[in-house]
This record gives sequence, structure tokens and C-alpha cells, in this order.
Amino acid sequence: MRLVVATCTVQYTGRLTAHLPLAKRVLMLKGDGSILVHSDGGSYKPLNWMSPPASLEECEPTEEQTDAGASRVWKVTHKKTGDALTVQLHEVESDQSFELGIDPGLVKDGVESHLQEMLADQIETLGDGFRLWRREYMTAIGPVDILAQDSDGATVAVEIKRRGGVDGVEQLTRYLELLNRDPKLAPVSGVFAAQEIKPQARTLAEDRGIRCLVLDYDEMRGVESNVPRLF
Amino acid sequence: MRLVVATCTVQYTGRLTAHLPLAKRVLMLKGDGSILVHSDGGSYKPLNWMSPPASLEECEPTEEQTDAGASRVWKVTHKKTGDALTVQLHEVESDQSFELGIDPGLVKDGVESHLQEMLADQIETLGDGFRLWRREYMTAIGPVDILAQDSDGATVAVEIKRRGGVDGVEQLTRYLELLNRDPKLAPVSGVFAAQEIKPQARTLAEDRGIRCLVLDYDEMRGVESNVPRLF
DNA sequence: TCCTCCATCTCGGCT
DNA sequence: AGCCGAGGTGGAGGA
Repeated sequence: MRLVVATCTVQYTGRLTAHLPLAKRVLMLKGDGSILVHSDGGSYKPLNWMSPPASLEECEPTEEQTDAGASRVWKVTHKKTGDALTVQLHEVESDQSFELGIDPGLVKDGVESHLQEMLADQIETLGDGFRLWRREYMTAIGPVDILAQDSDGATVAVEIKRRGGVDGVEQLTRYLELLNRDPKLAPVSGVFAAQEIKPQARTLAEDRGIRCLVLDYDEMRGVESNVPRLF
Repeated sequence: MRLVVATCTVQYTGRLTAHLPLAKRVLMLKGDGSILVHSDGGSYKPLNWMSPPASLEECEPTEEQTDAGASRVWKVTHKKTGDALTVQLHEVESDQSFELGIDPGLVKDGVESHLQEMLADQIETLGDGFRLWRREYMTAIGPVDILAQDSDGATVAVEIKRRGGVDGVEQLTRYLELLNRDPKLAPVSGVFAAQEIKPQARTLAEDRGIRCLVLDYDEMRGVESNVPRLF
């Protein structure tokens, strides 16, 4: 890991062409040849970058580049796509290298699969007398998140999303259409379950006779584990 | 802009909970209170981060944290959502600050809007005698990229994508369905134009009577501007 | 390997 | 401010 702070211009050519005018920026060069160009703002996305696997070549500046004020020129190229990033360094304020080693990586919790697990475990959230039938029930057009039976034994298909948009309703609609062709399952009703359901999605769902269910992640987690959280 | 290299652990709670075990990493603290945690690998996405607007509070480590080896503790909190990132710093190898100033920002070229502009200007790319009718023609379900007339005066709807997938074909199909309900426009035929059209998308489009057109970006740009490129 | 879907998406445009 | 679509999307999981 090499960190350089310098005034520079950057030129990218690949899927698109883009350039950065002269300004002072932070250049992060990683061990896999990738490079990030960051300014003091924005979010985690760099102003410009090159993804790994890439290789950096330190070039002699051409006369033209020297006249423009460049003291060093880096050419970073992607090994497969041929995308190229050219950095013209003018004044270098800092240039340091560090040994970081391999990172153990991020440990996550709380994504859609976890919501699905918890809803499967707490299937009565859907209503009294509900029983879990299947998870990830495979159909020709994809897996239905949850199939359950209500207190009358009727089949219920559940689509789970973190944020429920119209696309999720469309997805569930396609599943319901297919499942209702199966005489062993029909009639199948639908439940659209999400941490947050957008108004348009709710309208569309209810218009199609699909029930909407807002999931409270924290509450479900509370029910789920009496074991205290590890951190 | 403050750059810190240190062994640390990181804990995030917000939309999800996640943590990073102890390892040496680069911490980038920006002027807007945001922070990025990078390792020597991966792509431009940090292992963990906090988006602006955020504020950093340097805390005294609790006895427990001191026992675990933490010398300093940062609490970075998002001002609106309440998301929190806690960094426990153990050994600090480097800690430097730099004044970067406001960045002039990235100048882009070659995106979909540019393709659309160029195709509108070079509408005969679609065929001899074609004339431009409308750009961004608004309908109830969204804007149609281009409406043109062919040499016979029939209406042609064009959907432009950089990379043409099935979703783009679906989109165009919806537009065509709607436009063909308008007796003033019908019959409307479709053209799916993209720099690259995926086989599945091509099959679907042609199956629906939609013509596929691969756009050569460099060639179009060559036609577009006799002015030589600036870089 | 390719393809598909998710994301603490980010980012821009528009209403 | 919210909504929607594109991205040099990146990243993960399944066929």
C-alpha cells in the first residue's frame, strides 16, 4: 500500500473517457496494481480509479507533459480490458509505503437472507396458525422465498425484500401466476414482506390482492435470539 | 484530509451490523466527517465506511477496550440516520493531515445521454430517409429515448442503451405497446440500439419484431466532431 | 466460467 | 425532498 499526496491530472479511457483537471489529491496504490484517486469529499467512491488486476508503469514524461508541469507520469492499465488510467504528477507533497498484510475481511449481518431465515422461524408473524411449508421453493422462473400454509391449509407465497419496490411486486405476481396453474397448490395467495414498502408498490400489490407486511428487523432479531449480541 | 495507518477493529451498526477483526489498515478521514477503511486489496469499495454528513468523536477507551489493546477509540456517527461506526485503534503507524481544497471534479464523456445526442444528430444511422421526430418523448410510463419517422413516414421508437440486455428490450416493448394504442402514431415499430447487444436480448427483441442496431461509439464520435479530441 | 440479483450501493436527473 | 434509472457499477451466490 502506497499513499501519495500530490497535485495531479488524471485521464481515463475505457468504457468511457473522463479526465480530472489539475488539483491536489490523494492517490492510493494497492498491492494488486489498482489505484484510487480521492479528493477531500464525496463518499466512498473515488473520483477516478483502476480496478485490479492492473499494473502500474512509471514513465518518463514527454516534453509536452514536462512543459505542462508534470514531474512524473504513471500509466495504470487493466490487464484484461485494456482500460488505461494516466496520472500526471506535478508537485508531490507526500509519498509513503506501508505493509498491511492480508485483511481478514468484513463480517456481515442483517441482509435479505437473514430476514428470510428469521421470517421462516417466526412464520406466525404472517398470522395465527400459519405453518412453514418450504423455503426457496424452486419454480421454472426462479425460487419463491417462502411457501406457507394459512390456518385453513391454503397455500401462501411470500416474497421478501429489504426495501419493497414495484419490481418485487411484479416478481411475486409472476410466481403467483405460475403457482396457481398447479392444481395441487391453487389457490395460492401472496404476501409481500419487506422492512420498508414503497407507496407505489403497496398500491400495486393491494390492487392485485397481495397482502403487504412490514417487517421490523430489530423486533424480529429480538425474538430470534435470547443470546445477547456478540458486539 | 487525514490519513492514518494503524492496526484497528471496526464496528458498524446501521442498515446492517458488521465488524472488522483486528488488522492493519488505512483510515481516510475526509473534511466532511466521512471515513473510509481500506485494506491493501479489493476494489474501490472500502471494507467499511461512513458516508457524509458525519461527525467524528475521539473517545477515551473504556477499561474493557484498553484491556483489549485499544489506545484510542473513534465514534463516527451519521448526522441524520444515526448510523454509527466505531474504530478501536491499537498501534498507530502513521497519522498525517493534508489540505486538499475543493476538487474541480470529474469530466465525463461517452455515456448513454451522449449516445442519444449523437444518434439524434445522425438519425440516418437508422436507415436512409429517417427523420428525427422527438427526443425524450414523454409517455405515462416514462420517456421514449427517440421517436423517428422512416422513409415511409411510419413511426419508429428507439431505445438506447450502452449495454443492451433483456431489461432494455422489455422497456422498449412496454413503450411500443403503449404507443401503438395511439391511433395518431400506430403502427409504431421498434429499434433497440446499443453499443453492445447481448445474445439473449437480441433473440428476445427479434422474436418481438424489434430491430437491433449495434452502435459504434468511436465511429459516431468521429462523424460527430471534426474538432480533434482535447486529450 | 457466466449469469443473475443485491447493495450501508453511489450518483445524477427530474418532479 | 423523494423517486427513478444508470453505473467504468462491485460483490456474492448459483447454474
